Amino acid sequence: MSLFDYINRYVAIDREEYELFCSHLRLRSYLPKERLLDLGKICISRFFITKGCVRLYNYTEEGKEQIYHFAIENWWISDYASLTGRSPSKQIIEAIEPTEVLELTNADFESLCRELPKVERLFRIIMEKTYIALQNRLEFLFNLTSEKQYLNFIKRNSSFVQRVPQYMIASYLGVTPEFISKIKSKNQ
Amino acid sequence: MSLFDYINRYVAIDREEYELFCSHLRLRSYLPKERLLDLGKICISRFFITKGCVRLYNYTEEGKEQIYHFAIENWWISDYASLTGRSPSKQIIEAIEPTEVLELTNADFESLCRELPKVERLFRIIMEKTYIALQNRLEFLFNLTSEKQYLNFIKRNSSFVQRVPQYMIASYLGVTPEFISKIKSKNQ
DNA sequence: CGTATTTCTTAATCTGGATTAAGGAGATTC
DNA sequence: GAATCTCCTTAATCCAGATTAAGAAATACG
Repeated sequence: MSLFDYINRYVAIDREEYELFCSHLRLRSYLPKERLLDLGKICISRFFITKGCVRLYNYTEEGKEQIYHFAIENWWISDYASLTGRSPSKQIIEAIEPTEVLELTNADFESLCRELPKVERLFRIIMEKTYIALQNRLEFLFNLTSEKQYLNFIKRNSSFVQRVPQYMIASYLGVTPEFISKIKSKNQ
Repeated sequence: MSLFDYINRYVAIDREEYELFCSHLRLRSYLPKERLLDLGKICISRFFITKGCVRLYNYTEEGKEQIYHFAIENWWISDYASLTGRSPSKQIIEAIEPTEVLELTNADFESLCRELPKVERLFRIIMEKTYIALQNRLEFLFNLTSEKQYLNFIKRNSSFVQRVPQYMIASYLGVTPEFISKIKSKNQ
């Protein structure tokens, strides 16, 4: 699916408006472990993944990585706290695979909203979708045991699970890699 | 703070635009335990709390209440999954105190967006704020022990904590009331 | 009032998942 | 093809917080 199709799922835009939209985007490429956003930097952009996979994470007090989100093709990712508060990011956004993104800086976002008001609507809808995904995550956290969360996660994301190391899935689910091993051997 | 002031924190509106905004709202009152949204009903509104306090919760498989959100004065609350998906709600929104809200139905929201395009911007910003609050919640869940989460919660919400029973705080934090008692006696 | 309902506390016991420690196995690199 | 990473597994032990079971306090209410 192209970005054009993606946008049209939420608001109707024609080719001309799409050209305008794209004129504010900048294509960027990252190798695995390269960072779209570094710890302590102010996040000034929203990133749309066109190819590859990234993770958003930080380090706990004990120095362990804690992954909050993955993003793959056709997802937006940003540190919204840093972006909207113009504050130093407490998170890192980092490529897992060779990744291509379309970067929309906040300055471009604001002028785009002025030139094409339906962009405001587009991002209102995207934020709602993003919020709902996070709310669902919270429901799993509170309602399911870690084992059920894991089994559910691999069932619903079987193709994605192939793409990232198991210890990252463990971090995302808030469990240890050892515990994932335990579950796997238990379920034959 | 009035709704007029609340809106002006995010987008500049004049008195005339505010009148238009308000013409789409409907004032509603609820007694404690009355429901703004019932389980299985399709959520068609966003609610702005002007007075009182509500909770959004569901029942776990074991039949226990799991609270996901509280909302007090000057917060919006809705079941966004049900609202945007026009699907039966898996949640309940219920008054804890005698509560007054301004109800904005989805139909009114849509016409309001057409009449006053900056409403789209307003809700885009509100959704970002709402998302950031939830992301912060997730960070606490993954980074802090239950004890630290509780101590942090009562420190940052000391006035709110007076307003709701302790077992609801326990549910919101995902712990048992017994465990809260334990923490309280431990911290003299 | 007194009775009932709701909320909170204490304490013993139990358990899901962490921690620790060791080793194995597949890639990469030289 | 040996050395070095990176990732995964197994198993013993441990612990934060749940569960269970009683009561004790508040609060509401006829």
